[in-house]
Amino acid sequence: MKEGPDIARLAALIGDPARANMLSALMGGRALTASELAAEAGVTLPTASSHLAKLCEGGLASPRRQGRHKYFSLASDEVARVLEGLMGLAAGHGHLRSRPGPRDPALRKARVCYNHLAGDLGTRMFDSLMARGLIGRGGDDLALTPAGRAFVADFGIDLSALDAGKTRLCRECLDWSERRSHLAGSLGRAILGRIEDLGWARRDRQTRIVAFTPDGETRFLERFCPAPD
Amino acid sequence: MKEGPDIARLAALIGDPARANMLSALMGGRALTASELAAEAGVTLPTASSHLAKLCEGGLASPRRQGRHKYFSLASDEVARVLEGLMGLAAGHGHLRSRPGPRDPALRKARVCYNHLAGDLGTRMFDSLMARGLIGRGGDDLALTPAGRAFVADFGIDLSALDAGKTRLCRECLDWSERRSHLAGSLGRAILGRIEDLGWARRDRQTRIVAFTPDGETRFLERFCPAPD
DNA sequence: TTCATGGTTCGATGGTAGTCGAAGCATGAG
DNA sequence: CTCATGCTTCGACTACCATCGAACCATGAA
Repeated sequence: MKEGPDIARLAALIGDPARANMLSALMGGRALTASELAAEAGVTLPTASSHLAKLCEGGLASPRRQGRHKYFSLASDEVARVLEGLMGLAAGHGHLRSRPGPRDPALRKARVCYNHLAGDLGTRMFDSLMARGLIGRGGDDLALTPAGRAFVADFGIDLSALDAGKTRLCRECLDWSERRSHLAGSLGRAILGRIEDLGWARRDRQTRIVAFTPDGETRFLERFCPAPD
Repeated sequence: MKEGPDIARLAALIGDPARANMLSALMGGRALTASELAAEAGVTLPTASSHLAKLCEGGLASPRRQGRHKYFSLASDEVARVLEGLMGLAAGHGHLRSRPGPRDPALRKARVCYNHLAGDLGTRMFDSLMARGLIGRGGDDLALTPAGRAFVADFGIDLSALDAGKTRLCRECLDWSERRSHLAGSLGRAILGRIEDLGWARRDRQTRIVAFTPDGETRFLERFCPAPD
């Protein structure tokens, strides 16, 4: 009865509609101000402020002052992963908040999951990296193989900077639309960043959609999901 | 603002202390009656009944009548996985419900995660199966290799019966204490069942602890986690 | 049939927490 | 300095929902 961690606190924190909306918005990956989050949640500033304090207190979000603005973002990749899991369950049981509109296919194709690529393209990339032996399951967790390190460096990512960070290099995250894993961790973040820098795609400001240019998508597929034959 | 699935409903469902206690109890894997769950949650029968109706309605639990008893269990492996994820977050943020008591080490060593083995032994088994190439990541998901099929059959598990089922054979589930994957899916279930049948271990009735006999643990390690050298 | 047990439904109660307006602080701009 | 903006705090209101006792229903036993 009272063994294990306290789920109820956490779930209740996520369980309020206003807070859930804020967290969903933060799944977009960019830090948002209190006012923006208030609008996002459909609530006035005072209530939003109260909610945000609770989210930070509860370890789900973290604040950052900048000038006279206060920016909020998700506290960690793990938070994003749990939220993605919840979305999967909710979607599976047919509890979509909005009818699947025109944005839905785009969301399923490629979207940002906190700070890394998710959706069809994200899972395909993960599978291909696995199949080609560029990442693999080491003793304890997901790891970049030597071949993988070369591949990533060749893509223009500075691995030494990533290695220094304290977040894990490779993590897997369960995709709510595909029901399969995609790549998270600092490497996942870096890859998405590089994709944007190269102009292959850009994040939509309002939604979680990652919009690839036709050319960008071709190049992405060539590099990350080549035909296995 | 209103894209994606409705997290709030689900999280609120889990967020009530009484319901969370019930779900935690059901993580033990065995089906429990309404009365038992009421006791588990520290609440009277009428309230428990109301909660259970909501859990079923929300797709988290599923009922089964048997005689004049009504048994409840978790609705799916996915539910268990999400709960495990929540526990990980809660534990990570230091929100343990009870101070880590004497049962805690035992829980971390080996426990049941809905219907399969979790904890230190569970993750070690998973890693070893991976390292030996008995399971591997196919195109889409985790799969049993030919060598793996032979290995599992040799352990005394009837694969044809499992293949017929509609739940996936291999799934991975993130372990809240180890922060790594362990094996879920119908195979994970079958392996734990076989371990009990062989008398290597038995589940504690009250907690989620899986208690191995000294001899059983030795045999388990020999078969599932042999030294890599 | 009658009794007992397990579960549900109902109505009333109470506490908790989300909500907002208004006032209070900061910080930055002019 | 003075004003404006962004956020927080306060107090009061409200609504929801968890909770329980009591009555009710169904199943199984005697």
